[in-house]
Amino acid sequence: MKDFQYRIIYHQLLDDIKKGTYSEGGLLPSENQLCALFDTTRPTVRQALIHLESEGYIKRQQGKGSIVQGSRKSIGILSIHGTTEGFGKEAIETRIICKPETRKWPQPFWFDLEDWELTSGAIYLERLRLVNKIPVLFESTYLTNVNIPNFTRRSFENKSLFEMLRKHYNIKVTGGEQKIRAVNADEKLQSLLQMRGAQPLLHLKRKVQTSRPNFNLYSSLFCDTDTHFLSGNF
Amino acid sequence: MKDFQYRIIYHQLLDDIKKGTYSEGGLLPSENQLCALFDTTRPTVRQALIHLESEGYIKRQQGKGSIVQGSRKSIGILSIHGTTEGFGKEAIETRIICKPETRKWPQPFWFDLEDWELTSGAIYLERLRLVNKIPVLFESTYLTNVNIPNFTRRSFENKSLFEMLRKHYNIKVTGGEQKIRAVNADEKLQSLLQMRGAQPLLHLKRKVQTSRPNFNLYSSLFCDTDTHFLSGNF
DNA sequence: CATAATAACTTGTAAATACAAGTTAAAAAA
DNA sequence: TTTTTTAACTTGTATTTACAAGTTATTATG
Repeated sequence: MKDFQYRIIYHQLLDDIKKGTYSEGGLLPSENQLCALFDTTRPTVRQALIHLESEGYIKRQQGKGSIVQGSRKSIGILSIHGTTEGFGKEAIETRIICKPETRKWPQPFWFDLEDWELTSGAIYLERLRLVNKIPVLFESTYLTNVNIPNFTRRSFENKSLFEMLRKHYNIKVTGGEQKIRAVNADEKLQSLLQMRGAQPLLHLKRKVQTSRPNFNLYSSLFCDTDTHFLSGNF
Repeated sequence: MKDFQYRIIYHQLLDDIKKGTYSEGGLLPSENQLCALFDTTRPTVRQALIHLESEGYIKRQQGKGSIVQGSRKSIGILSIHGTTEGFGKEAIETRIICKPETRKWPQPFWFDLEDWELTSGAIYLERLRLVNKIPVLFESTYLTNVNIPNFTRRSFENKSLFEMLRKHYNIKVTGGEQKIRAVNADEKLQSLLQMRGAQPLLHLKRKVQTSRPNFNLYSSLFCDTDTHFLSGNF
């Protein structure tokens, strides 16, 4: 995988923001300064900045500059990143409820499936996300079962699924769509999320497309928004 | 307001998609063809296409083209558009529950307010959105009370608030953020949304920034996701 | 001192060009 | 006929340049 220049700049700036090199509310170096720093031109720098803005890390203002927005305290699940990326410096933990196993696609499925997806079958797994030891999010995921060797044997406790796919299989997330509803928790969810009583839950159905053709990823997420909430920028 | 070239191309293509000129699942003209059509260059055309993709109207694929995604059937509230824009050709109706009136900002407020916002005061209004005669969404909105003459006297029954601001005051939406939770409906909401029993509701708190400095817009939305759902692309 | 004009920044939009990389269909070879 | 190669598309990334427009601090002016 060749990493493009604007991706390098994006990641460098993102790291610096997360490390606190650029203070919250402060300004990033101007586009021209960044051009000098990274030895490139404005369109390339801007591509990285637009990316950062679309994910809420900075806010660009004409005539002023790029204002650092500080990392979110909420679950930034509306962006392209994996769930883990949405959290700031809070202690986040991932617990595998159901290890990856081959399964047939449930019928009917939340999204329309292509023929090759149905014939390939699926890999299924369940994970529980905890923030500061408190369970917040339950995620069940279906992956198309095509040519991902050793996947079911890999352990990714405390690891991002997306990061693992990128690192070991060079599969990048290119986009997706999601449907959001409010639902009541059933008994299994109440138990998993350690809920006191029947609070409502957020239910997200996501379809995630990847850089590998014919390899999609489907997730059903239940989120307890009692202490946390979902956030997004637009 | 000068309309930029990429905005013109964006709107033209969007209109064509909504009108059905380009069929769902089909391809848009290639970038080079669009360059010829609009007498411009690829970067400009691409800016319009990137915009369309980020809002889910098309899906670009390297080597293939821009695939028309067809208008969403759900409430595309996660995008930058107003609520009304998310619906397709369904019959959507807006009912004013509380006419625009000057108010003080409630304390504490959902988002951090600037000093000038607090001193200016707010304009408050309540609207109910119905899809096919069924109430789906209740929205209460606070606007900063600065220099928008005759606003409280305007009626915008069946009109988008965003569109009205753009048309009469040349105020465009530039971005925003939102927080999403699942909540239980209180009695007022149950009555307004004609709910049978205590179904959970989606609760969105939005901050919308505009092209006019010092003029923000805050909305609290409750959505019955029993028959509809929120959708977003990323 | 207070105010207004200006200059020096910043980001926003646009053009023209080039090459890389993915997709598809036609052409060539088996 | 079937398979492979090739050519002609498509979008993705990158460079360079230019000017427009918003912001801010300095400078000149009253």
